[in-house]
Amino acid sequence: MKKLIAIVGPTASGQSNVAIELAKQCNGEIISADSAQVYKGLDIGTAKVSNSETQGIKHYLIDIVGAETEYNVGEFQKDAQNAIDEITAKGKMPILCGGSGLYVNSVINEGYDLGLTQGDPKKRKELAALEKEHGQGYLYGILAEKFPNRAKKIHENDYQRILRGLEMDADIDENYTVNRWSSPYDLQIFGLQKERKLLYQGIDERVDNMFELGLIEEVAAALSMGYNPKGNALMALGYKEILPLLYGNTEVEEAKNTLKLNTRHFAKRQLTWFRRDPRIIWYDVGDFANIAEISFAIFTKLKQDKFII
RNA sequence: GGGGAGGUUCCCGAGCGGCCAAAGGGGGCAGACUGUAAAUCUGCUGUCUACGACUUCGAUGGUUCGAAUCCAUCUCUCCCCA
Repeated sequence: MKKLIAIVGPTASGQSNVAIELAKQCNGEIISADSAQVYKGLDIGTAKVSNSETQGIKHYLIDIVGAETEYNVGEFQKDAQNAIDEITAKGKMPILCGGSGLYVNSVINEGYDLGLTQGDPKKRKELAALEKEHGQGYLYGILAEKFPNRAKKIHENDYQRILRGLEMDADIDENYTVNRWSSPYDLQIFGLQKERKLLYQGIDERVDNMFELGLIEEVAAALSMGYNPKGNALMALGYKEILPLLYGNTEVEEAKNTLKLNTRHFAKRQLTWFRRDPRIIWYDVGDFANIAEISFAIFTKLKQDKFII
């Protein structure tokens, strides 16, 4: 069984840097599990680690696609599995690090069978048109009729999942894994936590910093690179809040505050996502003097467990 | 100094005699999550010894069976005229 270390946590909890420190200590390489960092040109808003920050540690799955691509979990799952194989083959330790919960789970968990049906934008559009034509709730009705089991699990207002449910045109419930928390890897998973107040404070600071680094210019540049203002990439935090600014529909301060707020909400969702995974060993950032100490604590734990020698 | 508008639960904001612990929104908290996931969606949100009780709608005093809603005084805020 291949070994895999995962480091997860909400944005601005310092996971990227902890992962780098850890990689240095245990001869590792990092696989980013981040749905937005895969896009080229989106650097500031996604808080990508800079070249100097990586300290020579190789990072996978950052900057792998451009404006023409709509990336998604399915591709990520494959790409990440390949990266793990590649790193392992080199005799190094793969470290999966990031805050996109679904992305993380798709590689970390057994039987995450995404393969049944691919995403189908055309079909989604057709379905959306139907809903418009027949009124709200129409699609849910169809879903309930065709796949009652699946419909039971989806709230009638969760439009996106309803679309997905119908798009698949298959009752995938039967294919769900029974044991959700078993892994195809010899897995060690660590979570970074922060007192809520400090977490939010950190987010505010990070957002201020993004604006100073030129976030607005970056979004404008992304548009000229061909990124679709309505596409997945620019729907990400840090981009969708800036777009109205570029169109003159809001003020800088307002956009900044919106981004801070949305990021706090996002961090909360991340916490909710990861909290339910009983395998995660949590570290409170506030208990440590710096990043290096956290990674050392993790390193020590891994040694104790004989996960690394 | 004169005239007008108004002070509602963490915030904004409805309510204008009983159906009001008080609409709605925001925020906060909690949750869901299997190819859009930095997305999408849900629940809770005065206190308590909790199918009942208690304290809230600027303050005090009144009218009334009953007030956030009516009256009086006070107080604060905003706008207009001087």
